Amino acid sequence: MFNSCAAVANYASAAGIEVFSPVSHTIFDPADIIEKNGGRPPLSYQSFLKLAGEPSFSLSVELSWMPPVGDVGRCEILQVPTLKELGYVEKHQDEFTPFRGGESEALRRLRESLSDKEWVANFEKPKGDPSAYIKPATTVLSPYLKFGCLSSRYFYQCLKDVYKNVKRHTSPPVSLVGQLLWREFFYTVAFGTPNFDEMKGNKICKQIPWNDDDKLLAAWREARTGYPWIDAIMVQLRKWGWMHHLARHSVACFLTRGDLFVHWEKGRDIFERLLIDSDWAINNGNWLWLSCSSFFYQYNRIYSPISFGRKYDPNGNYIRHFLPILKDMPKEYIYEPWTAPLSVQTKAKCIIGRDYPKPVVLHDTASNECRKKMGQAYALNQRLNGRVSEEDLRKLRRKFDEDEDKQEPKPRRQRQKLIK
DNA sequence: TGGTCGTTGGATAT
DNA sequence: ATATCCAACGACCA
Repeated sequence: MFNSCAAVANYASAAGIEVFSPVSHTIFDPADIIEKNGGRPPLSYQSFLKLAGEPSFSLSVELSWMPPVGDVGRCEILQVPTLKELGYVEKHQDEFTPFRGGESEALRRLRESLSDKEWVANFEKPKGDPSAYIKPATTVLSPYLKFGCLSSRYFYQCLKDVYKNVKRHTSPPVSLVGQLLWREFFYTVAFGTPNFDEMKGNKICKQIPWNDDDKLLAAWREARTGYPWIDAIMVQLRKWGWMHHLARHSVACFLTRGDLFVHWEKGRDIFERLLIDSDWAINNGNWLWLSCSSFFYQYNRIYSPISFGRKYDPNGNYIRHFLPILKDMPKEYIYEPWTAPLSVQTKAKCIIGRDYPKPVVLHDTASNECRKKMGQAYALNQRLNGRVSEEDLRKLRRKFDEDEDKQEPKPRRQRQKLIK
């Protein structure tokens, strides 16, 4: 599983595709770390770091293991399949991903990022700006790592070389090296966890009665939740196949435990399909994380679909770019345009409910409902020691529905409160 | 078993 | 910009 890169590289070079001579796909050996931990993967980054220790690879030795370029062994060389053959229908699109593929581009990007030694030394992931799109706040090397255009070990060694030449630098988990180690962490847990990509039968995953609302899911997928911050991110996903990590957090939280209470597997599938850097272990790991199903459990901490983006981009430039229908909405209203007086909507040539949707849910009430549901689901998991049956989940889901009916005896017209 | 801590919340105070 | 509260989880470790 983790040592097939040489074969891939040779297949690719024979087919005329640029692939950086990869060594191993990971810096550490997941099986080795799991063995050190008594046969179970570590469930926290901290304990992963302790088990992993210092890596002991040598690039020069490993490169010599590579079979000569062009030697594909017994592999048959086939034509590169077309997009159509892969099941992607060609669609009209007015904007495409600005990120080009290939090894040369990967190395150019790597050198460009590493040339700013201060930036590398001071990198702190949580401090990045998710609304930065002209110059993203991160390296955007993940697609190249995913496709094997960039070796994680080479990247790691380059970062260590930069650290050697600066007075001080940040450390894991927030540093750039820390980001590579998060990748290792998720590979390790994913490797050692049966049914890692599912809720059912996954021992490290909280069993939660997510709802099955295809309408809410479709609104999220098609960027019409009525929350411009959320919808702009979903448009960026569709057009670019890439968004900043914190933007991914915003929409993943919104879909699952924050607002819509839709199953994380549904969101995972859409990310898997649309991200240019989608990676099985990392994508599933982060959906488990954001939905508070594993690794992270503080379900009270919910991203606001209104104030989180505004904190970084008060003028709403990011929204204006990816949702041009809102480009003339005054900044006072751009994060919650349904609160704009009709005169303002008219002037901005964007009537809410006609040109741009009304919010699919009210964040204040929806997020409080989600908190309550998560509390009850957690209590169930604790009471049954994680052995929650499908019947148990059905029962709790019914209770959720009854609670909703009690609170809202007859569906009355939603009233959006006016702020400011 | 009890204490500490956790890459990335929000609102409000200073 | 930083501090405190909110309400509160589980992984890990002594």
